[in-house]
Amino acid sequence: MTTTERRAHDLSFLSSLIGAYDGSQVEDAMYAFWEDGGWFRPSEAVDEEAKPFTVIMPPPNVTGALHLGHAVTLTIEDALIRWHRMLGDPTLWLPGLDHAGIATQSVVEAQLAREGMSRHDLGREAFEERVWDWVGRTRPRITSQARRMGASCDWERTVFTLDETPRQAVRKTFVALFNDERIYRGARIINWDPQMLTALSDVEVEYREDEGKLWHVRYPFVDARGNELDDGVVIATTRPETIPADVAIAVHPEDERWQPHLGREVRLPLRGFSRLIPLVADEAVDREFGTGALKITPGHDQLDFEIGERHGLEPIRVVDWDGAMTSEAGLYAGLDRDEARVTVAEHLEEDGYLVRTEAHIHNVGHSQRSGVVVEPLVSNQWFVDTDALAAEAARVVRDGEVRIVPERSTSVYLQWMDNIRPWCISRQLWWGHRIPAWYCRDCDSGALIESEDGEFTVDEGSHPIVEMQDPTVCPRCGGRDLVQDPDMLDTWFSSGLWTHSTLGWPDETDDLKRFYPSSVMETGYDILFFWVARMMMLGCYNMGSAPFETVYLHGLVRDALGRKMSKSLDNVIDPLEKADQFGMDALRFTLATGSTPGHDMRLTDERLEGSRNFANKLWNGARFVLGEVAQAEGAITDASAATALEDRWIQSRLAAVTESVDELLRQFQLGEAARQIQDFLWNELFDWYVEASKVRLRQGDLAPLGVLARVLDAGLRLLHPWMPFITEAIWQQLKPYLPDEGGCAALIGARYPQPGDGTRDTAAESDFQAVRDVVTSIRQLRADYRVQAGQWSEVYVQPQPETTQPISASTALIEVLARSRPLHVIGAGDAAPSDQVATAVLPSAEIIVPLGGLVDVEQERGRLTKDLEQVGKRLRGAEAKLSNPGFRAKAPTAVVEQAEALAAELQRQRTELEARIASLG
RNA sequence: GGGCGGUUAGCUCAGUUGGCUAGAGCGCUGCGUUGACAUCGCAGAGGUCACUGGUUCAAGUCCAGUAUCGCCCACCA
Repeated sequence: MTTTERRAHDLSFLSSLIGAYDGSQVEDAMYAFWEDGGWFRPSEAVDEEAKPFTVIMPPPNVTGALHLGHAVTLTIEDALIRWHRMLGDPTLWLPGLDHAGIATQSVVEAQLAREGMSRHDLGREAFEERVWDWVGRTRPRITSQARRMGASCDWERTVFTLDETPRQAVRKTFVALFNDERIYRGARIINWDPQMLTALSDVEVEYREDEGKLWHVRYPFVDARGNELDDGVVIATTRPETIPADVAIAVHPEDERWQPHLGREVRLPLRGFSRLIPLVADEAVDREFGTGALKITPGHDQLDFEIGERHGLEPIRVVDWDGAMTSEAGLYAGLDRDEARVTVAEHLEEDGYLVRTEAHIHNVGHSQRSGVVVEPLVSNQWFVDTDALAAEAARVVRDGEVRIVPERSTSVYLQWMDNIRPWCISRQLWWGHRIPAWYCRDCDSGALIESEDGEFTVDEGSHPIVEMQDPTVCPRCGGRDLVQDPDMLDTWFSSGLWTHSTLGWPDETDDLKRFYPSSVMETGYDILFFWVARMMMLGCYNMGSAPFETVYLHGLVRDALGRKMSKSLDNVIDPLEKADQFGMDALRFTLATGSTPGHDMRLTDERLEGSRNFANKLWNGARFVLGEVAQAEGAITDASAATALEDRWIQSRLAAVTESVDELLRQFQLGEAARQIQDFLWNELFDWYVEASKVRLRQGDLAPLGVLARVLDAGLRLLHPWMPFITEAIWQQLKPYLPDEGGCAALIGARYPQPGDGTRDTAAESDFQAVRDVVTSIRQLRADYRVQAGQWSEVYVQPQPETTQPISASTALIEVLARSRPLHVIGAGDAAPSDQVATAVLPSAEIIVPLGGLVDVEQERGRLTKDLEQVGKRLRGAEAKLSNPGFRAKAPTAVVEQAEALAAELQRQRTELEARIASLG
């Protein structure tokens, strides 16, 4: 049967599935069932006043494929969304796609390169068409992959960052910031990627430690006639190739070594240069480093640029856009910057200016995208003055208007915001949002530098025209020969508008009014600065309020060895491959329970297997329940009518878990919540209640059926946000047996269990615990003495007064679960066999198992002595605590009473154990 | 140079207002084909909670410091 055939939503095939759970047989059908049912749309009928729960999905790259980062985001967001949908909140999860400027362009350029072409061979328009073509072909992949994950987002609202509305949003934001004088064009030192041939922002530069060299170079003083003297200033540099761009030597103003020489000049010690540069004083120089003298190269260093500005020194550019040396580099012109470094160093050495060379490990900036070493260059670019934007973005976090989970990330965020620098937003790319600025060929003729292929760059002194409508006339001269700025905007500029451009802004749409700000922004901590920070700044700026209430940052998924996944290590795990192997629910469960917020996790097959096994356990446990209720043909009584101890116990446990899960989810502790649900279903429902229920069911007592149905129903509801496919598949089978058919057509829309339904019964919990202890103890004794599993044992149980009733009432249960028949529940004074018996002393009872010849007196003595030691140790601890005068005086009464009761109980056990040991002779 | 995180069973990790014997999964040992499940069941072994000091009646949990691993930020050439 194919997916399309199942779209009629005949889910009857589910009942034919047997044995081991196989997610691939149900996942597609379940997704189609939900989507066709319209479950992913926010329900329009609900109370318009109700506060909606909104998540705007981080848009994956249109040309990308689903990786584990997406998988984590989708898992967490889907769980949150499904939970809120089941709470009955109006729920919107809005998906989208990002054009990913540099990333996408570089992929297409790589394709062109394989065809022996560059984008310049195609020209701007044809290149853009080519990218659109590629985007059109790859776009469906990522969305279909998100569907496979089970993402219950509203696909009808999908937004692409290059759609008309986001374009308008970009335009409006740019114009507003420009008019506010928060966007400007100017020559500044920027990070240049010589491979991608574009400017980068500071955050797009990754600093890595490289092994380099530190060249100590002497810049000679000259006499009045310009003749070199023997002494000079020795500086240390890692970049001798930039010596031709040196404009000064700087020392610290209070450094007495250099004070006598301030104002003197030194000569560039390089072949073909006779330039003299001054010795200046600047506080930015570190006296401790090297000789305390620093060569100043404002054209190729951020710090030097700032020092140069303070001293009125003009930058010189010796490294060109492509990384080769410019004509300013004299005889080194044309060499690659790396070659020039080697050559310059050789010449310095030959000419006697190289004092020494040492190995030096230092941080070198690499382009995040291309990986090449970034070249700091002075260039005319567009910038956002972020000071005021960042101040507001920091304030809303400081004032608690936005909460960051985990909380410690708050300080990272604030630290960054408080030290922000202007944001370079122009990129020399052809793919993305074009900068909405125009120039007049008449007014700006001096600033527009045209190249042969019709492209041009904009130099200083231009007069950009920035308006909401494309201008046709120059406001200065009335000229009509206008050209648009050639550059594109940083992708993160449009991504920064994502929180409101997806909802229709700049139009005042209903969606915008209803869903802004969103409830949770969930993403990896690695894009806190790239994305979250920008959304905060631009959201506050455009909307006047923070764009979301909570930022939830998840950690990175690492491989089994804890390494970051990378193509070069060849350790990349494909989430879909793992889903094929273990089932999508298992993958989701593993990712959700793998770590706590903000912490990295390791993904291993062992953990995936564990989750798969859980899915299988659930499937088979449910098959048992379904089989029993089907057999009863509707003779299911209400769960509240079942009043046996185990009935009350499991329902109380359900209430307890429900309460805990609710609390955890409200604190964004998704992983812990899922773990507790798993624990409840496996270790309590399936291991104990189901086994207990069989005892009565086999006797024809159908009372447990109502409880099984109710608890399974609630368990499926609780688990659904994490394991949507299997829970829905089972629930569809269970639904006909539920009162009122469960109140809904599908689990995805059913009500989430809520705390406080009155079924909590702590007495039942402790009573059943006593029964469990008896069962476990008998099993333990039997195992210790190697009683054959199939053989029944006669057992005497002598309960404590307070547990007599529950244990007596549960004899049939204990018999079956512990293979104990006949089972004698005897009173405190009643005689029990004392010869050839194995015994155990429990808080709730004593267990006596006559085992005939199996019992070894020495073994029994050893066992009981070990127990006695344990009890004695604990008793000493309890007594020490109680004899501490401060404890009784200061600890809460309840804690003191508890300790007293424990001490009394341990004393009783000790006495009993001593008697047992004595009776062994 | 700053900031943050990890250090808990052989392995991977939970443990969020300090309070009974610190938990789970995997792995390990023994037993087991009882009609939901061997992707399972039952029982068991296994931990000085990195270290030192402090606060407290009470510390894995709070404070200070140390060690070690890792991450982020920063203009030491």
